[in-house]
Amino acid sequence: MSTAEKTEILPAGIATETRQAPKRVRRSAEEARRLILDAAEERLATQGPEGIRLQDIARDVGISHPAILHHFESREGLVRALIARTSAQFRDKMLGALQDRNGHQLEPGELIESVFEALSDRGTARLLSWMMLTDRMTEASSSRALMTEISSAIHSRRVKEAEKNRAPAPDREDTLFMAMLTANAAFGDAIIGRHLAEEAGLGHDGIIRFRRWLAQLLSEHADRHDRPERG
Amino acid sequence: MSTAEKTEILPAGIATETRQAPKRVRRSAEEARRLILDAAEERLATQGPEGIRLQDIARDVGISHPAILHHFESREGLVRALIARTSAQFRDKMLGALQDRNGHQLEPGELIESVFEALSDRGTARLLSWMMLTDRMTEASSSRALMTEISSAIHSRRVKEAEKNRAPAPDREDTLFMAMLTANAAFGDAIIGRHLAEEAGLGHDGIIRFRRWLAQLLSEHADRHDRPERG
DNA sequence: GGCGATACTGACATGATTGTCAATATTTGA
DNA sequence: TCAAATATTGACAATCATGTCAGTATCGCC
Repeated sequence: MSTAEKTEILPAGIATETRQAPKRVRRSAEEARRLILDAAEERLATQGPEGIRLQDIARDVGISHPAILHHFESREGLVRALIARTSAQFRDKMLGALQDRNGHQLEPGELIESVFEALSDRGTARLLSWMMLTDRMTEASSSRALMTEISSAIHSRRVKEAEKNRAPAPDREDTLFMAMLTANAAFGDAIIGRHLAEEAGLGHDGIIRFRRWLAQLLSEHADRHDRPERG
Repeated sequence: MSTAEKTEILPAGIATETRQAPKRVRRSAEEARRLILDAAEERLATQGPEGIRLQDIARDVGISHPAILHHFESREGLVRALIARTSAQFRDKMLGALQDRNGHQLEPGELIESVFEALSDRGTARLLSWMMLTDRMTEASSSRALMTEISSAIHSRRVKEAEKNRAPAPDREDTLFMAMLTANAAFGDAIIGRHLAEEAGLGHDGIIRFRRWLAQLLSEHADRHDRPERG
């Protein structure tokens, strides 16, 4: 498998004695870093934390492992960079979901969907879990106050909705709890959700139904407070 | 600390010829296994997956690392045994929660509380997460169908309640989703809950309030279906 | 074309960790 | 009291992963 690459490279220099074999690829530092992080992320997603080995990742990218050290100083540096990148991506996705393109806001259902989506997508949840398991979360300040931020945004919508319906202003903590529940559930879903669903005989569409069900549960909960029976 | 023992052992054979030093402790195989698993669990809980190193665990227990190999064959064997034990404990706790002592059933709120409790307790959630992250879950068949089992138990209660109130029988999937939501949320809570709560400025009692809030959300949801408004 | 900067490599050093083995101590039972 | 079984150990072997280094190839720039 991996030797196949070598046997492809070698014949290039054989033909005569024209050894233009050392066709070494040289990328920009930025692109090299990107490729390495991609490979590391993939390994992490498919094989778990133990899958992040310099030699393996180097092989995936098609470089030697010291090249990785060159770009990231150490394995720990690579891990930190991976965490930083993934956290930032996640943060962007979440904040982007609050104000979707055209600036118009997403429906609650879509919002919940995008939280689940962002976490189940690729190895995001796996990476974040691993961060927690190895106590690396403190470093990743990029996600700091993300929860508060989102919760506030949702809350202001609820307040507006309640005003419109002449309902008493919703409790701030109630909104926070809704957000926490969504986050916790999406997180748990990303890690054990598929397993639980499988065990319960639920297929892929069952999982989708579950998300919709949750979205509705929360929507109704909010409506009950912010749109008390009228008309 | 640990070197102190060595300095006591070494001179023993030298001093004169009274070498009663080799006071080797010999446990029953069962107890030795238990102690080793305890230490491994502790390491996993505090330091994450990478904390499970034979040498360290051996030091914790006060034995040499080959003793661990003797009892578990290999490191992988130790990991498997740890997973098996923790899964079994978890399963017992869950099934026990359904039918508490005296055989009388727990309230929904207590039930949810015990799910969260079982997962946040010690390193259970950490271990289960790690199982998922490293794809070791398939082996642990001890938790197979646990979800289905619990969901069924809850569902039969709901059916009874609905009959009593002449309400239409609840949807089986609705109950399953309630159980899944609880499981996912408890799982997520165990891993990122504390972090999220902290970030949002919530203290320990805030976390407790969150659990109560969730219990109520689900209770009300069930009631709305199984106890439709009646005099 | 030449030159400096730097992405990249192969070979090696280092350290850590799992696993093996022969020997030893302790328990159990006859 | 002796012997078999086995829990335990120290020393060693083997593997493997990270990290170092000196040198090489390639790019951008003058």
